[in-house]
Amino acid sequence: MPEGHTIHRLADDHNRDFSGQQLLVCSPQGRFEDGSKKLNGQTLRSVEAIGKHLLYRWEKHTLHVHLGLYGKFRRHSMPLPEPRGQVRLRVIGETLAFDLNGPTACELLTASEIKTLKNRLGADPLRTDTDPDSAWRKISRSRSSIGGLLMDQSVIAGVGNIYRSEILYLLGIHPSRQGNTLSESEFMALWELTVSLLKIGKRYNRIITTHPDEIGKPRTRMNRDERLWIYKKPACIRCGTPIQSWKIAARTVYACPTCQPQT
DNA sequence: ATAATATGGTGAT
DNA sequence: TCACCCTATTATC
Repeated sequence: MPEGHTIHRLADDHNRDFSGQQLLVCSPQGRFEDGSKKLNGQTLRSVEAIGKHLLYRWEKHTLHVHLGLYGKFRRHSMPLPEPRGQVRLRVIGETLAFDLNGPTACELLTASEIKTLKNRLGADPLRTDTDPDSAWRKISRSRSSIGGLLMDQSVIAGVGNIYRSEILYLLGIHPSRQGNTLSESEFMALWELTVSLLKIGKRYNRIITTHPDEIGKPRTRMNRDERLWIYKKPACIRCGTPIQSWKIAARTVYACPTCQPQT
């Protein structure tokens, strides 16, 4: 279950383990039968992450994968296990393989479809070719809530429901504040924090927003509860105020009414 | 055994 | 704003 950090980590891992190799591709579940036949035996050139989307560049085709809420990759070494559950896609390399279960999207895209996809995605905090100013322009002109804007992939691509609540809590910004009430310095702080938190998430392959001094230690024993400030918490860690939760953009958002004043 | 839940997104209304 | 899609895991009975 992925936000942008997971996707970028997967792109790096799959690049390292599979790019440059001629790969066997199949669809044990059968729902990607046609596509997998076109990819089978082809060489994977590279893997690219944009927001929560993965693009696998093969010799003649580009595979688009979006995990959605349920999609999962499983990594295997030889000998390969039997497919577990509904395996949409199995890719087999020289020494490693992966299975893909339950993705929202697993499809071959044309060049123009790729362009359309990229055009509808906003600034990606984990890419170097990104333009935070485009996000600032959209946010500063919007009367939508910042909690909604952070989930809008055409504004910032890669932030999901956990990071949304964590970022706004750390900045002391109430999720219901309208985008156009943010100052430019508030936005800059938001962007910088988002970049740094997603980088940490990518490096450790998990969302960590607390204990920044513990993060550098390789074998930190933080459990999930200790890695987050506010997501699904009953009370504010800093002030003890009961955490409020409600829906914005069809997802539950969490905020401390004391640390994140409405105005 | 069955229900509820989940870090996401689309398309209709 | 809502219904719906996709699947696995966890919670509840």
